[in-house]
Amino acid sequence: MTKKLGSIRDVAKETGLSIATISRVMNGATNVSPETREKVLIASKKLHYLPNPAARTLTTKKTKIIAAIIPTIEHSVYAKFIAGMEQTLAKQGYSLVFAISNSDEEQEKEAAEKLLGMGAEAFVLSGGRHDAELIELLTRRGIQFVFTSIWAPENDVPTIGYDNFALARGAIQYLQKMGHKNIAVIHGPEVLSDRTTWRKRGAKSVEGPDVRLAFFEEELSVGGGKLAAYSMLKHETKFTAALCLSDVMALGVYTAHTENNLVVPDDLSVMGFDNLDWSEHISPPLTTIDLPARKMGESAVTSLMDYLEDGTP
Amino acid sequence: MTKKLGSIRDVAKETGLSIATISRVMNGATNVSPETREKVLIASKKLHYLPNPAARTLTTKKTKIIAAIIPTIEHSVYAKFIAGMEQTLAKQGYSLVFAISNSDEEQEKEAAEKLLGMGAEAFVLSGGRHDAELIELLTRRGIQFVFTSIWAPENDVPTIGYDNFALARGAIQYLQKMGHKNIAVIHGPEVLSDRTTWRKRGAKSVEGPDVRLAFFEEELSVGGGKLAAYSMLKHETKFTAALCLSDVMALGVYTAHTENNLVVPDDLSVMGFDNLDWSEHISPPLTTIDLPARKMGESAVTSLMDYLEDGTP
DNA sequence: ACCATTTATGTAACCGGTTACATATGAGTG
DNA sequence: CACTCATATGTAACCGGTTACATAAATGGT
Repeated sequence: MTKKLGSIRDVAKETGLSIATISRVMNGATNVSPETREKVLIASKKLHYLPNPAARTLTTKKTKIIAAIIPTIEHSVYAKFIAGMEQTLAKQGYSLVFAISNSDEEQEKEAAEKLLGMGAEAFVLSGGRHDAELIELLTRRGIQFVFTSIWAPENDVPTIGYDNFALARGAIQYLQKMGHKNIAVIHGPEVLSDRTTWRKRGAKSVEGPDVRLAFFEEELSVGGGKLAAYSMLKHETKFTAALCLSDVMALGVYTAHTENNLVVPDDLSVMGFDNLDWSEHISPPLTTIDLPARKMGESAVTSLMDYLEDGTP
Repeated sequence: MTKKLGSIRDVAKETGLSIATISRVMNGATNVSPETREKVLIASKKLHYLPNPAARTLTTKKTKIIAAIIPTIEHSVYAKFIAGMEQTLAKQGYSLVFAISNSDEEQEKEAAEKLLGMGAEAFVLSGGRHDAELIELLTRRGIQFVFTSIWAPENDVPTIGYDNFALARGAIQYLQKMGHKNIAVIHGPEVLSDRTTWRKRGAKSVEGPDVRLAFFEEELSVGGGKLAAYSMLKHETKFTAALCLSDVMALGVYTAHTENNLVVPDDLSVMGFDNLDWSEHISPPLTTIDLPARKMGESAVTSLMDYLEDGTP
């Protein structure tokens, strides 16, 4: 139980060297003779010595811990985001701690304080709004942070995010290039400043003589997608492609088509958005806009690590 | 930049008290007069003082950090698992750090060393097999750990997990209670000792004069589920219920039925397994076995915290 | 052979808290 | 009023590393 683990002084005693030398070996310093290094290494192994991280941190002021606060983890986009961060950090010997805020500013602040109290050196703040006090706290303590927004690019602070507008625009352009002229856009309800709004705008931005769009709004669910598909089929225009602003609705469109003995993609090309994990399981696999969540995670933490290493803005 | 943040001595100076008193206040110790406490609190606020976690850890040897190593995060079951852990820990002021092992024992060990080097006080090890050296290391350092297995209950070490056998058994019993006698079980390929095997066994265990089962194996995908459903429809027996050992395949069964103008659940009751996040979006919503992943996360960390607090086994 | 320089190692201060022990102050009691 | 005891605060040692600086030994150039 209370077996005290070996300290640097134990190794020093064991080898007859000074603690400074042990420390040098443990940190791969240059000025150590090979024999000494070897001796230290052997003794460390024998005593099962591992440097105490707290002590080390106390003097170096480096914890190699980066914190992330996310609204939820139970959405594949966030899971990918987290995975991207973790794996990037791991490569550089950093660790990720995180907390879930449930999109609540208060919870986010509390979580941040907790993580700060753990020694987090930098923060990734995800989600729309953030407590002003929180960012003031971080700023004052000289703690670097980045915002990342999975959904909205229009924030007033520099944010790592992807551009829903651009992605939707790209999707329509892609369909256009494939020869489609009449495209249905199927989407869920717009909430203020929501990703849906931006995606719609992105799609609209391509509209023109060559590309005609029609928007079908229904509930954001498979059932909604199905309803929208039926509206689309009844529409005077014959659409050759449908862009679903959410994979969930795309699934409904598939269902509606099977019900009518129509074949995807022969009768209609369907394109999704979000790349949820089941998208590739359905047949034919859904062509879907892959949200660069993993990439976002990577770049968020990369910029933080760069800063921590050499102070780049 | 190099603005040194205030230390306990600064607060001491500011208030004219000793560092011991400051420390007492910061830890909510009893023996402090209300006025003094107040004074300290005010000064702390003014200087934006926050105790240095590393220093604190150095003497108390408590980091309140619990580590988890999981094979992947990009599966809703693991995401729930993580969420369960994090939220339970947060309530007690603990933090969660985690790493992703990609089911690789080597990576798991490396990750564990890294997390250990961060001061993790206890570990949650998830997944099937674990490096022997790793568990020896943890044992020697007196670090508590639990295994959790999302899939297999038959490990040789005490494991927090759910019982696929029991869950499948329960599902069949449930269908039986609903009056179904001929039940199709649709599943993916069995890999050695896989969850599928256990679930099949669990289902079989209920088989008897009252309940007749037939098993349909196809690829683990929506397409596979569809194929299985077609086999089932061609089968001499008329099934009134289908238990899909995976939600993904359940989706295929839905599709097959719509294609044949059959209605779920009138013509066939469909039951899923895993409760993937889209299950509730399809219509009618899929009745599905909710894997207690969140609960597992909770109990895993609860037992660890209990141990850390008072040394319970 | 002598001094300058590099290389290897040791000494000791410091990081910022916690806490056992010592001390001072005031209240309670007979 | 003297004495005990609880309460509030201070002193200083310690936790386990890192690192600036000091020292000793080895190398080398002329």
